[in-house]
Amino acid sequence: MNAVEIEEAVSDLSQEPFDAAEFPFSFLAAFGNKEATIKRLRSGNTNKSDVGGVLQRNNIHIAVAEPGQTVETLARLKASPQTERQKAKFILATDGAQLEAEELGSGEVLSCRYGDLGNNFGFFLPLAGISTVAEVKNNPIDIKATSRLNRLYVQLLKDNADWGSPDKRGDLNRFMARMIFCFFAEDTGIFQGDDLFTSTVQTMTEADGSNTRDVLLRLFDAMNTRAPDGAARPGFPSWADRFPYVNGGLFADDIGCPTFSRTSRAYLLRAGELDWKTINPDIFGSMIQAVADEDERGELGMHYTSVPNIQKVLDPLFLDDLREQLEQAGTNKRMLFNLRQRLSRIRVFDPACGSGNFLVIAYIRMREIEDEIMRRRGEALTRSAISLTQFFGIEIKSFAAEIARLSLLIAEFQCDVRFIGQAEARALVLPLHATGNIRQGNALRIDWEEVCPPATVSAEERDLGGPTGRLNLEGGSEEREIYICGNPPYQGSVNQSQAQKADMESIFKKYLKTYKDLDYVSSWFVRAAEYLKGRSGVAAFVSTNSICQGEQVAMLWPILFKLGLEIDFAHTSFLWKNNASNNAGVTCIVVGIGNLTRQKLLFEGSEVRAALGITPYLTIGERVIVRKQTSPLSPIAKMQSGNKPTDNGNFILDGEDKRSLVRSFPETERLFRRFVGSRELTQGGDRYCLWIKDNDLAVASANPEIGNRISNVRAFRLESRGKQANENAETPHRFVFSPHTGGSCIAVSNVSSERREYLPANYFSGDTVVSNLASVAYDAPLWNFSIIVSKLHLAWIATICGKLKTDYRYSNTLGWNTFPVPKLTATDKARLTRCAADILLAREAHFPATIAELYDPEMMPTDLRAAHDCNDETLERIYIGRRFRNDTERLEKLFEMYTKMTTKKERAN
DNA sequence: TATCCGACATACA
DNA sequence: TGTATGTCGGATA
Repeated sequence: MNAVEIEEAVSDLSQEPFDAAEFPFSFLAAFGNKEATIKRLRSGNTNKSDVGGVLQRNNIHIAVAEPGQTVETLARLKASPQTERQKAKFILATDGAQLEAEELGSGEVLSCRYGDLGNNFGFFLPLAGISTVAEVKNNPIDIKATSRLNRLYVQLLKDNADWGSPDKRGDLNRFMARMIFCFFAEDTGIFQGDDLFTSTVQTMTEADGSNTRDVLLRLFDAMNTRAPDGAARPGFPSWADRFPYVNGGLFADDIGCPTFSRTSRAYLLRAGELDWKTINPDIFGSMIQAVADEDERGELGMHYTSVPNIQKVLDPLFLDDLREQLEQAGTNKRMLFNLRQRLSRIRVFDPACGSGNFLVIAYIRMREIEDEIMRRRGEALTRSAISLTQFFGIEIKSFAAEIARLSLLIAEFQCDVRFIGQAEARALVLPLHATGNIRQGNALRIDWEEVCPPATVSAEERDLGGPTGRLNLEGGSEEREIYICGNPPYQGSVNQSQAQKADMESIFKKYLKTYKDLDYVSSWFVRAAEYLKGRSGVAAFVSTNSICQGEQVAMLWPILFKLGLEIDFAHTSFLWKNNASNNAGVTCIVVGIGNLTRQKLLFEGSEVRAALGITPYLTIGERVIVRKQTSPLSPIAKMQSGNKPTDNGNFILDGEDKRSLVRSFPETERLFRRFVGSRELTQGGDRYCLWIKDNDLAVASANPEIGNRISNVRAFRLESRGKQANENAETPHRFVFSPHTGGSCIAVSNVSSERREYLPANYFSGDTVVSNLASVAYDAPLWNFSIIVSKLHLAWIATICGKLKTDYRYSNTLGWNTFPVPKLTATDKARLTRCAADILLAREAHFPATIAELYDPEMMPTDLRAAHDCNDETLERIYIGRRFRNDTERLEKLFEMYTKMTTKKERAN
């Protein structure tokens, strides 16, 4: 359950008549406990209460109090030994009128009327495991507003089936934006009189909803009609005439109005009851997208960018430069004036703007800088020089686009209140100003220049530019400063929709033959590069880290470099996080691409490094791009993918199942091989696979269990949408890819934790089948093992290969075949073989410890570490005659060798 | 054929 | 339910 669903459930509970016996269970149900859990509590099996209440282990101790005895009952809960023994996080006592609760960890207490429980649901959110909710807890209004609008929206669609059609949806979305504006306006004094809108609807409409539509249409009309100076507008009844002229585009179009039922009218009024003035246009806007989108409803704000992550984009993009210019200006009035002029001319463009939170944050930060300018000039601000028309966006979803326009207006009003004053803000706000230029459409298909036309600046304007700090406009642009930013959608090639693939084709076909493995997000980088071509500027996006790793680097980055761009700044990988309870599972980076001559900044966690250049692997250094290749660059062993079953689990048995099968059918013994994937290689474990040679097929099929497994594989492969699976459906006893030779091999895990200092690799005899979760070198001399487990090789893999989150991912084509190795003499090989054997021996000495245990960086046995040290020393001496000082030096050498070896090869061709 | 990756997947404590 | 660490097989070349 997400926070909105919990809010709805808790609010409902507190509105129902109080049922003393049922309350504890209904309360737990509201926080998402499963029916089975509650059943067990009810039966007493898991109820640990010692005071006649309900105590759920690790969660909450609830007791219903005698009327008027809530405080006393809470004290009893607190004193109860079971409360502590069962590690309750909360205690709660209520008599149906008053409610007392305490969070035991923090000592925070809640005391409220029972009916007000819905407004305090945030207090209990940790019960649902939602603990990253500091902002939500402090500002529950955003969640409550979302939840109530959600109900209204769904009900309106039920009452007005025709409004659900694609061409009418936009009108419904515009209608919702109007409602939100009215709720906001009546709580902030934009409308004269508290709750003017809600109370007008309340009093003027029938309870059955029949004339709600007529009343609303009348109000819309009024808000779109300018009043003759101070006089009443002719033709409007006085209740409608009390509404001001609002317009600003919001009420201009005739979108009609949906019809209301008793229920939808009630939801409208309930939404109006909230106090909307503290709405956060960034948080709320992102959450509310879920309202109009069934797909998103379950994931509630999963993809909205948190403010810290937005700042990772906006600060280095242009805000830090503005702040620096402010510092340099000190109290110099002329310089401060110039900076304010500059602020009034900057354009911010988010081509994937969603509900507009990047634009909103950019606007607020710019207003803060303007406020500081005014303070230093000793002047009072009467009207901001920054206009919403400086903000541009493209958004594919109509409702989000609508919300983006509205969020900017709300942000403007809130900034006016904060920096000018309450009364002045009210006086300024109506009629609504033009809001941001938000275009609804597919950013990969429409012309960006049309949405955000680059305008030239006058010579005078250019003089005002910031020749300070990192930004140098001198001799550069004749155009306005435009900053492109945002968090476009990510989608790997496997999961792209047909429409997204078509979008990709429209962008990449002219640059590349093979582009289909690129992530969808890379389209935005190319579009931005095309937009910036021939003018100066910077574009920065939050992105999945995969565009700066592995195979995608060689596809995407040459295009961007050719368009004249460099990496202007970047944040290395960080885990995606926002306030949503179910975060998207992705590791992100921020990359700014631009063509300004300013120093480059690389942010790694809390550290920043300035540099002359940043590579597409997000390291500092000279630009080298490593391309995958099918055979090794150096004279080293051939390495391949492991054996791929595509069996839906049918070929694989754990040790116990395999043994019991073989006990019953001894003739099946030879059909099995030990099976090793990433997990077995590192963490050990006992798994076997069916490895059926064609001439054993009769034996295999004759066995009921194995025959059954084979036919399951056939069915699975037939149903699969993968070509390889289909093609191998008629040989269902075989793996779909099987390089296994029956000889011995060296295997490296394809994924491994970044905590380890050495790659997990091992040596296997011919009776073990290595799965496609590892890469294998069959019949390879042991000195290859020495290279694989070296620090030198790991440094290369860590930089060049792809990653799974930030963990190492091994690839033969990208990491092994490209690895530069100097010519090895027979003596070199003998020494390395010796080192490899010593490592294997050192491991053996700790039998049966697994590789994961042995290579835990904190527990690594000294003899094993010594063997590795010796191995690294021996190998590194072959490279440079001594040990490398660090990984930076290792990579420098490797890149130098790689460049030399690949250019030589090119010349030879 | 043969890989590379996943707005991931899932087992733990 | 946050933390730790690697499954599995589709889409692509």
